[in-house]
Amino acid sequence: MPNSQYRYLQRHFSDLIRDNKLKSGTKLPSEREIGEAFKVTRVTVRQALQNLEAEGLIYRQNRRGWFVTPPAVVYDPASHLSFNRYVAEQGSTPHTEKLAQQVEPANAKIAQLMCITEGTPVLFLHRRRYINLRPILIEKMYINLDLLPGLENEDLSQSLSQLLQQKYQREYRDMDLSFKSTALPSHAANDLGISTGQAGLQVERINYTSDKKVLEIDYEFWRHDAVTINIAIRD
Amino acid sequence: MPNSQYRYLQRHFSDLIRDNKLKSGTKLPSEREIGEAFKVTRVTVRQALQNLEAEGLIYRQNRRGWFVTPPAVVYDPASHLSFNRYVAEQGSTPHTEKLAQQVEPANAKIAQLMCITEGTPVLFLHRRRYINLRPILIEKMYINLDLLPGLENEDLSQSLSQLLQQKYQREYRDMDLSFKSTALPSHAANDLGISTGQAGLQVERINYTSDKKVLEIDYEFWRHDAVTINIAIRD
DNA sequence: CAGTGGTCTAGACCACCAC
DNA sequence: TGGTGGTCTAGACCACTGG
Repeated sequence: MPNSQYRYLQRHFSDLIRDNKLKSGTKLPSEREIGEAFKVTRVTVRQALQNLEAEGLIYRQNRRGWFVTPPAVVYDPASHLSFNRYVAEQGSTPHTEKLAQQVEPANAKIAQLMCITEGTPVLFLHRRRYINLRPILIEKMYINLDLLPGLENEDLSQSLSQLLQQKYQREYRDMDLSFKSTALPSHAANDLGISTGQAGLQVERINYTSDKKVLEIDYEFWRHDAVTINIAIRD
Repeated sequence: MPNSQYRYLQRHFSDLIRDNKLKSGTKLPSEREIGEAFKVTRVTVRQALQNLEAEGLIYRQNRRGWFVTPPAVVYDPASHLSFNRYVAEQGSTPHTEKLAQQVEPANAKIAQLMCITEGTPVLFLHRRRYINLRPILIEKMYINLDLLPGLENEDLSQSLSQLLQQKYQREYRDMDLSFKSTALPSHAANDLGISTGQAGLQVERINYTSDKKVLEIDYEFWRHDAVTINIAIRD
């Protein structure tokens, strides 16, 4: 039953990648070339490629081709290290790009979570993060300006955790986390330059101060193939 | 650009489901019927259905058809509640089925994680868990028999956390968690009765006793559309 | 048994990318 | 401009499900 042609193809490339005969970042031959080589139609080739994409072994760049996925980064949201530190420690190069920034009135949901009155100004921050020049994460954050006055005038493409520590003597401490494995919403897929409907990992995070006030609410949209989440629970 | 026919179909069903005009568990019309109704081929219909599946709105049963996905369960691995309690508290009916059970010598990896010598007997347990009769989770667990002698003679389709508490006066405490959003490996997909290559959430968990010994190592394979993970981090 | 989804063929046109 | 992936047609046969 699992002896279809696309499974054969899938296995073929999966073996090549695992044996490192196709290295991270390499471009695969075009769908038509693969089809000719294996005497199957493009439909069949694409079925195999899409499954490999779901496994996280390859990914596509819109109309440019298919590429071998680089290793995933290990991310521990509960550690107090910044994204930049993580990625660097794992031997890759991080980069952060600010896409938008705006002081805006808190909507009902944010206000309720932050325990502030609706309409209080909060800082909205929209960033894209890269590993080795590959965009892998979209962040949309709502930051409590009552606790961090003047933050909107800082350079917000740098590490927020460092900024909080150095300028405000604040640290990330308690947090509520939520994870969901699902297709990325179209806004996030567009920002990442991938086609809508691709699998992703959505993370919601509420950061609290040591006196239990809400510092920041994050919505993160990760490429599913770019991250493994690790958390240590210690009572 | 996002105005293709399959996106139109996708939107159509997505709206029906969100407006609850197609209720949880309902079977969709057959692919051929949908194709006729919208004057498109089955290829196009399937593209739309596969995207809806990636979004977690619908799921398939092998050669039986497409169905509207029921709401996801919220799961907190760090809470000390059992799976059964969770699911019941969220208004659904849990069920656990033991697929295999075996006392076997620890392999190198398990032995290292458990800090025992390779070949020491450990209890391997393989279970399938259901919500409202829908299989949503495969567990493969390795349990430290040094800490839980005689466990292999208990009924292992019941809640392990209750068993540990009542018979051994042990509780789950510290744990290391790892999450990865990726296609389910074929063994898990088969056990869940879904086609290989479907998206899923893989969880690895190492449970420690209060004196920091490894009680149990779990590998969990969830349907991606069946669960949202929530965790509270408190320093 | 009829009907379903699973797999596959052999084409086609389009939008976009790199050269 | 030639080649890429993205979308789509109009069929086909198969394996399996359900009555």
